[in-house]
Amino acid sequence: MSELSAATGAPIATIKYYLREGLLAPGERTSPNQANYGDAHVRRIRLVRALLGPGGLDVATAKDVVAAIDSDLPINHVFGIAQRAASVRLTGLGGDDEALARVDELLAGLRIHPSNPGREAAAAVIAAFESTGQRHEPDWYRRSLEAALVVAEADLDMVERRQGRDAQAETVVVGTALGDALFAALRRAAQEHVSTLRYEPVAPVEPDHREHPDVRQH
Amino acid sequence: MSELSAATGAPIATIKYYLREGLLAPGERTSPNQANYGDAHVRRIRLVRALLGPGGLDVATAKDVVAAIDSDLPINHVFGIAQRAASVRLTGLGGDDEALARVDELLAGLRIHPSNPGREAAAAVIAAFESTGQRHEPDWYRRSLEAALVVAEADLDMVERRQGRDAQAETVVVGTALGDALFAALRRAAQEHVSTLRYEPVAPVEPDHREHPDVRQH
DNA sequence: CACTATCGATAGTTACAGTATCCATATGCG
DNA sequence: CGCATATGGATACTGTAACTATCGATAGTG
Repeated sequence: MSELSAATGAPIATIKYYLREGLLAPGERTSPNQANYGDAHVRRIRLVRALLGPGGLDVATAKDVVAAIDSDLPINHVFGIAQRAASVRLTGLGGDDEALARVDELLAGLRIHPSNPGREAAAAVIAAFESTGQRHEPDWYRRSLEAALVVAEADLDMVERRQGRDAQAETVVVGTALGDALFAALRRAAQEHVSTLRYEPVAPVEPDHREHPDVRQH
Repeated sequence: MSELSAATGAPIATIKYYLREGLLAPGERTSPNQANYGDAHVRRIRLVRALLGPGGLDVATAKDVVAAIDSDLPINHVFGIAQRAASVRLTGLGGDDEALARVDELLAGLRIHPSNPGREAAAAVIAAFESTGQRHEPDWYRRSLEAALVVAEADLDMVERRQGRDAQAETVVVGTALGDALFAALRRAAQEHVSTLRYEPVAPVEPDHREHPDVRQH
């Protein structure tokens, strides 16, 4: 077990905790107080740490998600579970009916089922947004959706590159959990880029050889 | 104060807590144990609740952000503070140098400063992603960045529609905090849509009049 | 003038994700 | 052979974060 800890960087007490919580399968027993762990355990711990850390899932949700990987559910079911897991933080906040109606209008033309977790989550976010006194922003919503469709294509393409259900399931899970965080990070970079282009459009003479752009922000 | 509570839905004890934590300015005193609150207080409480709820900020970060609104800092500084606030959950996880190099390669050509919070956050996410045994996915990263540029334009357009620094500052803050959650939600919907189109491409005869599409997932 | 509400301070609660301690065993090295 | 070290499992504890509840003194209200 200390090897597991060394290989993953997770403290032993934490590994025991994951075992207890069912996030990690028990090792192969060799005696009442001895077990062997293999490469699969190392990878699973790294997966769990990615889900709990950057992925932002809680332990109970992460458990559902790893259980889905290990199950024999078809890949689209695994996808649904991963989607719900990634939406947990926003479900149950309940956007009002008006916000739901706006969302349905926005999503008209898309082939989604009303139970899609994004629908309710989007309603909750829009309700919160407009409750702060912000105007209704259909243009912002619509363009966000256009971009979401682009990344959704990229998400599915990535999964299709994997061979076999198990590899696909793992990619679905980690891609869904980490994809949001990745996009948010890239959005930060893109915002600064676009802002700089708009407000400090000093066209570099040699676009590919320029030094650091001007310091902005802070 | 009970009016404040009634108008916002926040319990009185919670409003007192926000006051204590500096998330909310004290009311205008009329006597040692009486104060008047106005519409600004109601809107500020709704803003705080949006930041702490769907926005996912912690109290300390939300405090910085509302302080930025109330300051006289120029709007691009407020933007920087909001960006950092939205990135808090991913900063300090430290992606390794290799991941940082990948991110820099990905962001080459963008006019951003190395201190942009998205840069480090993206490195942390990519490091976590690849640590789980997932392959390096330049295509996925690149297409996510393309989409991020699209929403970044939409973000700035939305801010430009506002008149005056204060209105812009509030839109910057709430848009940055809630934008990530909104996009994540729309991505859930877009994923199901794209998946359905690819794997159940039953072309509807009347695209605008169809009933519920087939139930997928779960 | 009794009653309810308010302010501010302080203390308590809940949920979550670990972290630490104990114990009985089991290797494995000297 | 025998003891130091590590293991698995159970249980208890810690720390953080975001509230939530109670209290005492005071102050408008009917």
